[in-house]
Amino acid sequence: MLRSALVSELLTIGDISRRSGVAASALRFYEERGLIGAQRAGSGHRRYPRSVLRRIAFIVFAQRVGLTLEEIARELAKLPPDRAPTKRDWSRLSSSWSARIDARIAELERLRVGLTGCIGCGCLSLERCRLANPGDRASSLGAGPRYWVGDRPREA
Amino acid sequence: MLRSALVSELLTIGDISRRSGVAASALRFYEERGLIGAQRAGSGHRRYPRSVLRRIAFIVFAQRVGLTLEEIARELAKLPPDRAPTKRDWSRLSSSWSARIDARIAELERLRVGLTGCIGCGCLSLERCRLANPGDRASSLGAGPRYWVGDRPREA
DNA sequence: CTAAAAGCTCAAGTGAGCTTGAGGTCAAGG
DNA sequence: CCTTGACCTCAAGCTCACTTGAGCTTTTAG
Repeated sequence: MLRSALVSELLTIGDISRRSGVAASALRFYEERGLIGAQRAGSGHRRYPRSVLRRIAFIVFAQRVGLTLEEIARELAKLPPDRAPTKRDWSRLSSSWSARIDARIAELERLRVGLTGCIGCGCLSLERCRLANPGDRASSLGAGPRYWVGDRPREA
Repeated sequence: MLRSALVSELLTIGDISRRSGVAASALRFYEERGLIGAQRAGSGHRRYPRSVLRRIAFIVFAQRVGLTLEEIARELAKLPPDRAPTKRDWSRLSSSWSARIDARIAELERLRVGLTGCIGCGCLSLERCRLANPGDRASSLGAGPRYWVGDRPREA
């Protein structure tokens, strides 16, 4: 506590892990994938500025929204590299989530309507009854055969 | 067309694949996992009754709702083994989805509210700001570190 | 009758997102 | 000073939901 807080404002990977709830191994993995960065102490140990916590928050929330790590990395790359991101910077990034969230909510509502109606009654002629998600082919929520629910087979 | 339709009402794996949009390899996989069954022709080829299509529909929709194949298998095991499932049987199964769907929609709405507000402003003190999904620890939607968003680390 | 299409099994591979383990270094408390 | 815990790298392993490929048999259209 005293240590990290006083010595130069930098946090260890353990500190970050405890404060974020994200495992140290995951943090190293995110670094490898370019989602977060780290300074190094002379010893080679990672040192993080406090601001990385906000970045990690973004990552975790974006995952809940349904973005892959690659997509999240692309989003994070849009942040200004020279200065600390402002509230507006973060807002701009996450504004694109809204559409995705809306689409996903709409799908879930279609599913709820469809499940008793459509599966129960036998009208489920599978080519026609596309309850789910006709547009959002990158939604990436829920694995499984996606062709049926709106996606096209890749390369075909 | 003539073939399958007239010869005993049974469909081949190719028929089922085309009608459901689920790849034959996936159908074999589902069989291996006990989600669907198949009769066999003398040759060893799979033969499906039409009713399997409804079962497959259930599987695909359940996946979109966020259930794993194992959970889906457990659900399907609740269907009566002796007779063809009725509309009511299907409804009973999928009624449990509603709670899940509601929880997920609620989470997505919290996320939408939270993303600009919480990430942007810096209030995101990660232990306290649990926007996401406080109850539904089995939600299994979206990968990633789930402790932060409500799940506990396993065995701890 | 024959060639092509469709099916079969079984083993191995894929990709996303991490975790675990081996083998070693570094730092902080007693 | 020394032990203990935190950290390091790198490679391998894991889960989920499938797909792919090899090698072989069966079915069907011409």
